[in-house]
Amino acid sequence: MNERSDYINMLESNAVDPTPLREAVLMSIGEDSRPLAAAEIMAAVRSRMSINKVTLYRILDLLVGKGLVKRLSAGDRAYRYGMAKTRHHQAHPHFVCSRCGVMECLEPGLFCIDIRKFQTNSKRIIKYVDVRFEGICESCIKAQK
Amino acid sequence: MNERSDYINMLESNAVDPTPLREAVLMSIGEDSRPLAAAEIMAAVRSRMSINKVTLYRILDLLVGKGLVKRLSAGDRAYRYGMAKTRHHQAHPHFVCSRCGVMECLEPGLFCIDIRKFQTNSKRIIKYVDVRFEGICESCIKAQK
DNA sequence: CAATACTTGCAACTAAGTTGCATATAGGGC
DNA sequence: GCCCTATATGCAACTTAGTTGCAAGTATTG
Ligand SMILES: [Zn+2]
Ligand SMILES: [Zn+2]
Ligand SMILES: [Zn+2]
Ligand SMILES: [Zn+2]
Repeated sequence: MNERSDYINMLESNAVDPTPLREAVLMSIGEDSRPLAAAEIMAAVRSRMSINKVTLYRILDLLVGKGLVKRLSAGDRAYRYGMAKTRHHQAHPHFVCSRCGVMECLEPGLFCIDIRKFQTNSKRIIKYVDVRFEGICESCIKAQK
Repeated sequence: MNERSDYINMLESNAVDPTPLREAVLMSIGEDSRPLAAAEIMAAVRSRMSINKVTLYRILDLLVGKGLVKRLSAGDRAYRYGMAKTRHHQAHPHFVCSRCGVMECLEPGLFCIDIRKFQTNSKRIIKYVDVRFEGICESCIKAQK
């Protein structure tokens, strides 16, 4: 998908010192089509170099804080991390498999939120909306046959 | 909202032996307008009687399994529990305050999901859709003024 | 009443993430 | 280069939310 230098560039243009571990973490997230759990990112990084789990969590916090990465809720107790700035820059809903826990990105424009209706009769401040489809993923359907 | 006997009835009509603890747990969930975290339910029950946390989690599992209670994801690492069978029986989106973590129920019909569009170009099986609004709740807005 | 099933409690465990503090590494000033 | 400081990483211990195993209490039934 991207070159190593692209990730270094993303880090630098967000005022993040591009250390090898940060680069590896961002690349692991960026090279996967799905948002990944911390444990999956750890495994991906560890296939190439050594990293401590605290360092990983701190890098994830940093990347989320800088807006490079999005922290997503999968409905279970582990967060998923995905690239924040996609080609189209559009928010999109996600799918989570309730059997294997994998999260997948869905096309944007799958749903419409009548945010005006909501805003008029509410004293809350809405920052964003999270739409999550839950069910069985393709590979789990195949596996059970 | 409801009488004690109503909760006993709900338990019995779902083939659940209405022990005092189960009744207290279901009542704590039913008497609050918001879905509650396990710790909040524990506090509510403990204001009237003694309960062990394992027992609470097992009762919650039981009630969720019987379809009396819904386990909801708040985007953080703790589940929320709300009554499954409301007066109108309709699915509805939820709001979660990113400052204090409170979850609130919103009116149904606030959004529309084009589920057909989704189903046609997907080999996944969709069980349900979860819509979560995130932002700042009314009492947190007041508190900061 | 004995045998059995169901319910609850206690301790220990787990998964995912966090905190405190020590060490390592990278730049600057001289 | 050497010293000083800042940033980055690692390790151990801790936390939160929930789970498991097993023992003890309670109810039910023949
Ligand atoms: Zn799956
Ligand atoms: Zn996505
Ligand atoms: Zn709030
Ligand atoms: Zn609700």
